[in-house]
Amino acid sequence: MVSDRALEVLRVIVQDYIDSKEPVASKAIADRHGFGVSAATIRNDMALLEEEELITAPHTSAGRIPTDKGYRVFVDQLAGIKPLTPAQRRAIEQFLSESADLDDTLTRTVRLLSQLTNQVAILQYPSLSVATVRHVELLPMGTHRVMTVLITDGGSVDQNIVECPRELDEEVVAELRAHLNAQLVGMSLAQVPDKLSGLSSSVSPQRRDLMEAIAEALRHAVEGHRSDRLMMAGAANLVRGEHDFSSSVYPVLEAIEQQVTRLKLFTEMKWESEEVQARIGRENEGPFAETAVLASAYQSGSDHRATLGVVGPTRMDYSSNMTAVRAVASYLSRLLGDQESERA
Amino acid sequence: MVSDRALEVLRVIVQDYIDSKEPVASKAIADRHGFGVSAATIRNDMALLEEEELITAPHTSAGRIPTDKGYRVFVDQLAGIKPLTPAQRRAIEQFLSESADLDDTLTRTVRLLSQLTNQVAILQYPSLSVATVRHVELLPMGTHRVMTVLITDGGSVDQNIVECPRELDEEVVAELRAHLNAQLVGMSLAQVPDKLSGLSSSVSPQRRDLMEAIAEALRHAVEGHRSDRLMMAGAANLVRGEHDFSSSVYPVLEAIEQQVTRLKLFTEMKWESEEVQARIGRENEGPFAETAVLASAYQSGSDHRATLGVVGPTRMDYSSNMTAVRAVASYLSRLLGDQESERA
DNA sequence: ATTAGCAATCAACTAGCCCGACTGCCAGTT
DNA sequence: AACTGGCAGTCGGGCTAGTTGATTGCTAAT
Repeated sequence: MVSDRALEVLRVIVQDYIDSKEPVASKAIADRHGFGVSAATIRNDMALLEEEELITAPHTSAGRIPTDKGYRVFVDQLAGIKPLTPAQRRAIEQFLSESADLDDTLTRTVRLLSQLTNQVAILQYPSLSVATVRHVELLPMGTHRVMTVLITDGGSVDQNIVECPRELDEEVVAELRAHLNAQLVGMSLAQVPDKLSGLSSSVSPQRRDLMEAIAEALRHAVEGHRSDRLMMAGAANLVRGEHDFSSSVYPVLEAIEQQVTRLKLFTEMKWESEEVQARIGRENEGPFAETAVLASAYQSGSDHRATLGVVGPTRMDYSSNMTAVRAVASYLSRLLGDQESERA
Repeated sequence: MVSDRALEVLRVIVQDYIDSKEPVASKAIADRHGFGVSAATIRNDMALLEEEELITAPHTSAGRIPTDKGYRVFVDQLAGIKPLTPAQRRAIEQFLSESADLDDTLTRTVRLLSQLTNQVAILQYPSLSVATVRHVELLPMGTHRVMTVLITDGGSVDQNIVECPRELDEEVVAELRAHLNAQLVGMSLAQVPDKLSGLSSSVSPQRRDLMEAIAEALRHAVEGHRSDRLMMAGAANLVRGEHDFSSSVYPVLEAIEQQVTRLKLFTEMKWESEEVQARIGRENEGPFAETAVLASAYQSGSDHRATLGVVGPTRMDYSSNMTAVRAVASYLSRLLGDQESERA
């Protein structure tokens, strides 16, 4: 059984290792932290911790470093909460308050997060399948094309260009526009494809082909919404200093860029709580097995949530990074929630 | 004066160095390439080249590596054109043909370029200040907000949410919408801000404050267009292998992400020609002084051009990368040009 | 103009050595 | 039973010296 003091020892090992990158020795612990016991006693505790596989020695006559399991215990039981510094708080508020549209907000958010944590930040686009249709616009372009614009209440917009089988006139377009808006506005995006299928039969036969083409474009727009892309910022942080880690970095960056990631990385976390989730080392799959992932859900719409977080070396400052992730997630939720509610 | 053979020697030095990363020795040249002269002769030529500062020796008893100036000569005079492989050609066509809207096209393009070259690819958003206004839409959202949507003929759309000073009714909105469209449609984005200034005085005084708020939002949208952002792909490539280079990589990645870049990196190149421009080593500013930048303009609209290219170590495969950059730029031009012309 | 040959240079590698940082353990102390 | 001091053992890392091998520069001969 690990004593309380042993856990304290684990804490200081994690903390010291995080900012020194050096294995932590018993003497250093006894000296620098006021344990009131001798190095030998610390050593005994360390022997215990090692037995529990919470720490390990890289070689015989060296200090100890935490194992994945050790970090886990640290995160679950020992990590205190570091409140944000006022400067950070200000940065968050300022950074996000200036944003214009949804895309801009997200871009700023992910950059902000990477700056606060000095890690690679990842943000999952809100899956907008629960967003609702605010407006559909049809704009003739020349005589054989029409641009469809789908506007959702989340403030995002998609457009497509449709080839028209026949010559257009404004009257027909206006009629279809009215028809589409009557049918689709207020509907959740998830329902749109189904509704569209029924729609083409409700117009007069000679317009059916056009209607069908437009419906196809709209389906495409909805589809684009559903697939939750990732955005990333702070890739530079992966390379900073730490040359040991940066050698294993290539596959990580690659994976993020290729977005192979999206399923595995966030999905498997349980999002019941508001809390920040951590996955450390081997708890992650594939190339991320040497990294730690901190993630939190954010409220991306009235009843839907998406994920944001950071990826970094297992030796990272969990306390402040988890605080940062949580803070950013909650600010973003509020920001999006505000828009949501004020719009209602 | 450098003899023809000396230039040949420079060529093989560049080529060998590019794929071996090792300084190239006189003996290796004499052996592997059929020069028909002895190593000693090659050495004499190398002495010449060194005098001209086209190559340099990292230390006394080592082979030679090209200097920036050497690469320059190689690029300008010696680099043959490597045609694309059929596989690459196919990749380009397939990759780009599938794209849906403008944003998607650009994303795909920049990724494609990074994959073809194995370098970091950068693409400047088309500066749409020469695009024209296709349509302005106003959508009431609740009683005190209205969403403005600005649609350009380039197929891009921006929206903003405007706080209304007073209660809205649909009639007023409809009137303003008609007014705005009458005034703005067909106008180039560059002209819009000026036009907007005059506009608020042309509506009845009790609507002026609302009009002003909307005008502000539209200015903002135009502004967002003007500032040509950058997109990047393939950051992972900067880290791949080459540990000497990757230490100088942090500031480069950082600069790209912060987009400090945009002015310096591309702007100063001369875009009279269709050709790919190269800037090698010290020819670049700041953190890019140890990199090579290959860039080419692409036609982003009927009479406007933007830039795309790659950033990598000076020791890169100029022949194939320049080919790739040119090919991608020209495919993209064609793609955008097609849309343009078909829309007219 | 080219070549062969030779001396000179120097990074990279190896081996050996010592130092010092730790740990592990044990016997003694509180 | 918990703690401590002390001491032996281990091992990485840094230092030095010596060796090797690659490569050039130069010179004299062809």
